[in-house]
Amino acid sequence: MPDSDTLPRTQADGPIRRSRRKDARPGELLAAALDLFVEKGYAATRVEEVAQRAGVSKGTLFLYFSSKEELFKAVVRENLSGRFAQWNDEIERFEGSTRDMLRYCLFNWWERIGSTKASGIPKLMMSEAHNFPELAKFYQTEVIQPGNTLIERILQRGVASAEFRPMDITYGVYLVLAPMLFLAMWRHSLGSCCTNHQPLDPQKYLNAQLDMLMHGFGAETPHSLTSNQSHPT
Amino acid sequence: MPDSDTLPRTQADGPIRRSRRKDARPGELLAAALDLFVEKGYAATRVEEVAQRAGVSKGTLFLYFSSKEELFKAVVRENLSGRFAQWNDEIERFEGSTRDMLRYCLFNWWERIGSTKASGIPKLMMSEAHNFPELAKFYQTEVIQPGNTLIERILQRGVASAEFRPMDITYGVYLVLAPMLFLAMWRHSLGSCCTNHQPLDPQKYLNAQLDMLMHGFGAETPHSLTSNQSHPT
DNA sequence: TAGACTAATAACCTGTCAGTCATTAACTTC
DNA sequence: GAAGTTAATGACTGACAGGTTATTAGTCTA
Repeated sequence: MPDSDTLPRTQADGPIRRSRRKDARPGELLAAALDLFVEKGYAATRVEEVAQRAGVSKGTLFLYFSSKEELFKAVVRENLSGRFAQWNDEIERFEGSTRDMLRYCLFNWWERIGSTKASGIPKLMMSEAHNFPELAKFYQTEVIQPGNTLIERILQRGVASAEFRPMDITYGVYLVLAPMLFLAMWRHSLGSCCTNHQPLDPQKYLNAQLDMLMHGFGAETPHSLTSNQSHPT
Repeated sequence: MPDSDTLPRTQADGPIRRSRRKDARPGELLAAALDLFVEKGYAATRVEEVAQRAGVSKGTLFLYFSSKEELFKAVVRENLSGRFAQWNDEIERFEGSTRDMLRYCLFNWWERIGSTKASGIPKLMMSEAHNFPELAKFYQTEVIQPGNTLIERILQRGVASAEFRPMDITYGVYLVLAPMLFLAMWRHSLGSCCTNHQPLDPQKYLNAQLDMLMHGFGAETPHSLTSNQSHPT
């Protein structure tokens, strides 16, 4: 890769200088696209705005991505589906109680996804799946299924080691998933625009939810729903 | 009020018969709008389509609602905010344990909102709040705040009667809210389009979540996360 | 420095949609 | 049944957005 990250043009240098940086473009376009898709949703994002933010013209964007849809898929691959290999690995190698594994998983998700722009993608998909069935199908197979499998594996491990009482794994997955997705959604929608209520501390929220899960799954733990200490990630 | 609910026109009777039914229109338009907003979201719904489904022309719609935004607000008032008076009343009058109250509340929500088209509105607001701050503010004060207050009251009752252990009520509310909103969102998005996974039985889901809450809040109950019996509403 | 190659552009095309308004026609009243 | 009232219409406007293409201009080689 050549050192093509020179100045991204748009300087005040009289005549419009257009630069040729073939291999820096895709990354810059993906970054701009992630920003805007997360900020405004898929349908409401204009490709021209993405191009502008990446410092190129609309035509250039279509030089690298054949359509808005392909651009979006690339964003999903870069930020979500491409990472499952590593996550599965980490779970595989994890040593310790399943209780700790679940805690680790939740707070890790928060650090790497939940608290970042990437958490806007699940929100966006939940929002617009119905209007873009093609994207929904893509997301289903590239993100949802691997994600579910990962959670299933954790729960099964817990049941196998008798840390968790027997359960219907299918609905167990939802018990874990719902609080996470809710947090992601909330941060990117109502939680962020009308701030007349206190802003929902993610650490406290996750601790409360985790405490709930530990109780519900049957792992005995001194309950701490009352306490306000935030959990050290 | 004249008996204006005659035939809703668009019959195969040669010349276009246009009927004058001033006081039936608003209701029909609101019903059509609910359908379409829920189905496609706010931004993606075209007012002309709403008018068409209600059997009138676009111009007529603007005769009754000054803008798309006002139309939407009217839909929210009719289907959500207008009902809190009754709900608060029911909670007020409720006799029995808070545990039962919470169960009653969840399953009742499912029957009257969750399982109906109305559950598409929260989904829609979560999705588009960011792009329509005016609507977000409206929804916040008309729906979210009353809803939160209602849940708070239940939890406070439980803590007061020592059925529930002491807790941070603010985050307790989210513990109840998250599973409900997740279910609503799921039904109207990914759960409904790509059905390559089994379709999530709402009864089972709610039972699992409720069981979880009972454990977490400290109300002792024989756990039933394993069982598959559906709860009699 | 001349010519070739191609990254980048901007004008253009096509389609869409919220909101308006002059016209039409259904009902009411006298 | 004629005149007046108003509910209803649909053609029109202006703005916008996804995608295309002829043209422009950086960069590399000889």
